[in-house]
Amino acid sequence: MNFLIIDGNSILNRAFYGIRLLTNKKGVPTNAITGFLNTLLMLEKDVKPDGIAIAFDLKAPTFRHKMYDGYKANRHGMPDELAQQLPYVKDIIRYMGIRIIEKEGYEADDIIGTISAKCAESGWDCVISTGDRDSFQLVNDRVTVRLAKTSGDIFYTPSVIEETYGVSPRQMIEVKALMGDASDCIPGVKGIGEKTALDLIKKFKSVDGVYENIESSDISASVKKKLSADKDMCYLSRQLAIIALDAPIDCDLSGYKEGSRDDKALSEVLTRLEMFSLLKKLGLKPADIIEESTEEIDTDAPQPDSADLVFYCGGKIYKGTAGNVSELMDIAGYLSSDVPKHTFDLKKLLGDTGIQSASNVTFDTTLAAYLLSPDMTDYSIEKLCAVYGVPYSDDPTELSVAVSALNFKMYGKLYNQDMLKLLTDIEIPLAAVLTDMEKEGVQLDRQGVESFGVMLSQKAEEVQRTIYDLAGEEFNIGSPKQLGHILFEVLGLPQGKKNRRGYSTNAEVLEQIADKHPIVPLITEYRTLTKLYSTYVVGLLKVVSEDGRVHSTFKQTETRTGRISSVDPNIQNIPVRTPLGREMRRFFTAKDGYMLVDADYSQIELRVLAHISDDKMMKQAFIDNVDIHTATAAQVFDQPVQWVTPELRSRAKAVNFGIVYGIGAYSLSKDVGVSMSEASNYIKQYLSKYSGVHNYMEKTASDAEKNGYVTTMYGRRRYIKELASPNKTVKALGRRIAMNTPIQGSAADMIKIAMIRVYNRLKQSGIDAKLILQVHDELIVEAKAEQAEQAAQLLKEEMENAVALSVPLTVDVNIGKTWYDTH
DNA sequence: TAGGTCACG
DNA sequence: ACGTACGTGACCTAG
Repeated sequence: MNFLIIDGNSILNRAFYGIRLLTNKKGVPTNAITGFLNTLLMLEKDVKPDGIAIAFDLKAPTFRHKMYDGYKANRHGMPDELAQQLPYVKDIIRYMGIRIIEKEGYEADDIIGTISAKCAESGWDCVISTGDRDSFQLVNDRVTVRLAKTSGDIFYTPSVIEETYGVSPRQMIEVKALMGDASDCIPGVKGIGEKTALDLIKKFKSVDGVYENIESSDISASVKKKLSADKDMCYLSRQLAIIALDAPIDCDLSGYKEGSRDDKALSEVLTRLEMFSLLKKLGLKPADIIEESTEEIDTDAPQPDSADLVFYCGGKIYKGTAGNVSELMDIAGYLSSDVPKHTFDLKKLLGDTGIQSASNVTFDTTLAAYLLSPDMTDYSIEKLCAVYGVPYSDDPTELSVAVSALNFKMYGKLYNQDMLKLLTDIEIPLAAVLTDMEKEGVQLDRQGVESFGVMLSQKAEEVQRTIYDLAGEEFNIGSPKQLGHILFEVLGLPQGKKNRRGYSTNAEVLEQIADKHPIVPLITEYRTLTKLYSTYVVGLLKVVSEDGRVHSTFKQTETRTGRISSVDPNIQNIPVRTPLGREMRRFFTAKDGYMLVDADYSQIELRVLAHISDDKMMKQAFIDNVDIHTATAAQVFDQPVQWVTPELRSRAKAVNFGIVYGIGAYSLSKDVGVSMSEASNYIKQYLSKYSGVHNYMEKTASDAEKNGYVTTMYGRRRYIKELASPNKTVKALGRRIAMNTPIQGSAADMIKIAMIRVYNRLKQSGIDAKLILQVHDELIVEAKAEQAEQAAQLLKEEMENAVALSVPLTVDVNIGKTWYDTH
């Protein structure tokens, strides 16, 4: 027979500290729960016990406290985030039919000791699962400690302990008496650590043995002194270290057989916690949860128009009304029909089916959810049901009711937050545009990339050889750890202060020491070459399709600000800033007979800032169509425009960027390479000259603190929980987010509007041209060569007139055979 | 899987 | 005294 006993507190602690702290929508952290239960399930599967129990500590003082006042003085130090999770874990354990053993006056270890002793006595094998080594003293021929490790559990049998420590399991008590245990507040002998303690016990077998031989020449004078000084403490520690084998608990082993599971309660609590993967693992479905939200239901909020629901269920597409659905067969015909539709994940629907556009889509649950909470990582139907308190089911008919309920709730919220137009006029139409762009992709000159790659890798290899020569040894240059060792220890270069767990070796640090040793610029060059090679050459070749094109995925519900993002590959970070990197763009080409037309907004974010802040001076600069960085330089450095040098302009440019990000003097000084006091002078000057911007920033940040959110020009909303943080660094971050998001987000809204306009006009104009890429403030169209000029005109016109600000919008357009040629 | 690094707007 | 500009994604190493 086989018994499994788990040290509940220990495993829970490990899970808590070992897994990143995440909270679900309701703010309940779940990392420890998840980790604990995964461990539990793994153990059950692995051990297949005939009896199982989980031991927990209680808060009450134990018999050890009577022996020693200092005992576990800090034992209530469990962090809130962990304490919150404890009751859930215990409930779930009980629902699983597993018994919990707790006993006032005893610790989990004593319970474990008692059970293990009973096992040995009754001829059962006993496995102790724990994360710490306290219970090694319990190990014997029947009892094994299974020490939980991330890399896999380690099994401690008597022979393993003997091999590892050179002492027997029972002697671990003696060792602990000498070395003490900080986490258990066992004092031990001051100044004696694990190594000395083990040596002493190996020689003298026990604490008694040590003190009997205290005059032995095997003990050094200093150790002798320490031992004599703390003799009483040592004997007290020995008593504290002994785990009880006779705690008054239920010792009838057959009574710990795993009981029957309460599936209903289990699925309810896990659904509430939004722990769906665990639910699945247990073979359960999410439960119906009645929303506990205290939020008032706004009866004035209008309801969505009536429409067909279109959604996925079990990989199939269904359509119909709430409670009455059928599988959708003629998808293309249906989507292009005039029937009003409410979709769930329109972009996926269009992408999967390869259908160009859907007519009369008046609502989309996924996009609505994104607008309501742009910070969610997962907009799956299960997740949304849990968040909005709607019962989930994987039966299509029942699911249609759920989706309909979600839509009603979200529609009301969007109405109240004034975001319905954003949904219907921007996000829904944009979904089709993005799908089409993905389908189109961009042609990649595979051979060009390959030979560029060969060149890069040859150069990298050369540079690598020189680096090895200079270093006097071979090492992995790509390892910041090994590189730090070489630079700062072997070569003795001055390490910048920036070292947190080792040395920082980033570009900034290397720049500072670039002239100290010839190896440094070579490291930088090596990094550049390998970055280009692995991320862009290898990375792009990996994703190029049969048709010779790369089809990036544009994610519409990813960013907090409303921008779109690009993955597989990320087409929005193709190099451009350095000459060598920029070469990559030569391989993004128009297909035969076509040209690329590239249009980018000039200074869109600063124009947005001028508009929303209504700053006179800044607006005038844009209306006069002067160079904004020069104008800023003139203001900040109090110079006539014609006296502004390139150096001053470049500093002013950095200031302009900083303003958009929610400036700090430190970062600005680093960016432009001036002292911090000088940088803060720039900021002061800037804000006094552009007083409208100053007022706007103040007001935006304080409104954000008051409301908890900011909005863009088109009403897109972002809640900023950092603003509520008691940590002032975090709160300062919140203020910067508050200042930046309306700017970045409004610009994102604008280009989305422009994309829709460009897309539609290209379609109706009959020009042979397709929108293929978007890079935040830049749109790229592939157009038939003869019509490229026309397409360029159209792009410029639609982008400049997409929205009307109080300053003009200007767009630069270029035509080229490759992306490189359009700049 | 996290952290460091670096590519873009 | 302390940390330090907004928003992303990909790759590599280390534990």
